[in-house]
Amino acid sequence: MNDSMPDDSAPEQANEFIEHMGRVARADGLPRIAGRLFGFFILYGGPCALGELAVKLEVSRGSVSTNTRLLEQLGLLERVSRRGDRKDYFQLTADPFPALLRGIVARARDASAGIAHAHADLPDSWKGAKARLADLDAFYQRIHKATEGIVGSYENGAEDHAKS
Amino acid sequence: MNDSMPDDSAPEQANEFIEHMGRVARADGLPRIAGRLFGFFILYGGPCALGELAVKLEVSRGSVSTNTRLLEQLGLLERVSRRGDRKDYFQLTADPFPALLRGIVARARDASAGIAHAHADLPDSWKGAKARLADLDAFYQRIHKATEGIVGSYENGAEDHAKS
DNA sequence: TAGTTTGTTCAGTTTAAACTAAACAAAATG
DNA sequence: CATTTTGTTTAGTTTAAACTGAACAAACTA
Repeated sequence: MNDSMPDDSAPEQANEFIEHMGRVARADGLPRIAGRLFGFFILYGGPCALGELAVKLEVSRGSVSTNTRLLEQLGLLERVSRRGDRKDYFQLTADPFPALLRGIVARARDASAGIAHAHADLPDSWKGAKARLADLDAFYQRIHKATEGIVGSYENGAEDHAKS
Repeated sequence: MNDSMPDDSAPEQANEFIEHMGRVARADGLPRIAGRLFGFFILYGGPCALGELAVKLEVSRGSVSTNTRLLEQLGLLERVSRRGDRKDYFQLTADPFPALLRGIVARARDASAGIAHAHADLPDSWKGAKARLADLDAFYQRIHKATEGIVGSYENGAEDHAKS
């Protein structure tokens, strides 16, 4: 790794943080190992090879393989190679944070879509139901807009992420 | 129930919507039955007794009991009684929507807190790590602020929930 | 060529949580 | 009092998903 441990004197807080990110991932519908991997890279920067990740996080190489692929697809990690070295190295992408929100954005959009679908399908005789569905749809659309706005500000604003 | 099915001609779309809300709940870290219950009340309004809910949703009375209690604690449902009737009836609270967001708000707050904790604990020698932790913390704080803002607008604005 | 070192895949195990069903308690009725 | 009707609790089952470990494939080395 390039950005190696500055000290080696703080694996305690470091592990605590890595576990924290594992729990955050769980709460977000992602595998615990994916969150721990992300936490590891937040701390140590990388690049780091697959085999080393398995050792450091004490998980199987199979799990590292599937979860690095997942984080790669989400846009949090990217794979880099070095000439004369067969190993795959991983590192954080340039702007990994908005990818963390994509799940929430997508869930809000899907929720809204299903609700709007029900609203459109029900006959007008379902008066109260349609009113409540419209309110619920508006609510999820607000979540969608708000979270998508944050993603957008990271993608456009490139670097400076002020309040909005 | 007061707000009974207007027609009986649309259980198909109705069930589809109820199942949709079950999936939305799952994606949000809530039990599927909790989401189906909420969907049922969006459609039929209520009040509806516990036993009837178990029959209509085809789940055990135990599950209805635990999940109505959950939704009650979250502020989505409230329990009402009728004189001369021993049954518990449930109905949507006056403004149930913001409760749907409280989970996201809390998760963002917890994520930020753990990250800030790590940032404070690590020695300054972890230069790159602390910079990344600060960015990550700022990111989760933005999510927290944005979602909390939506909750607040529902709680204060009482009825008119414009763009912001 | 055989032997290493790498990443991937997948069958099987483990784990965590939802869900059920049965026992229970409380409140009514006859 | 026994019986019925309600809601709750909890032990146990079911289910879904994560995770492992071993087999495999691909690319290199001696």
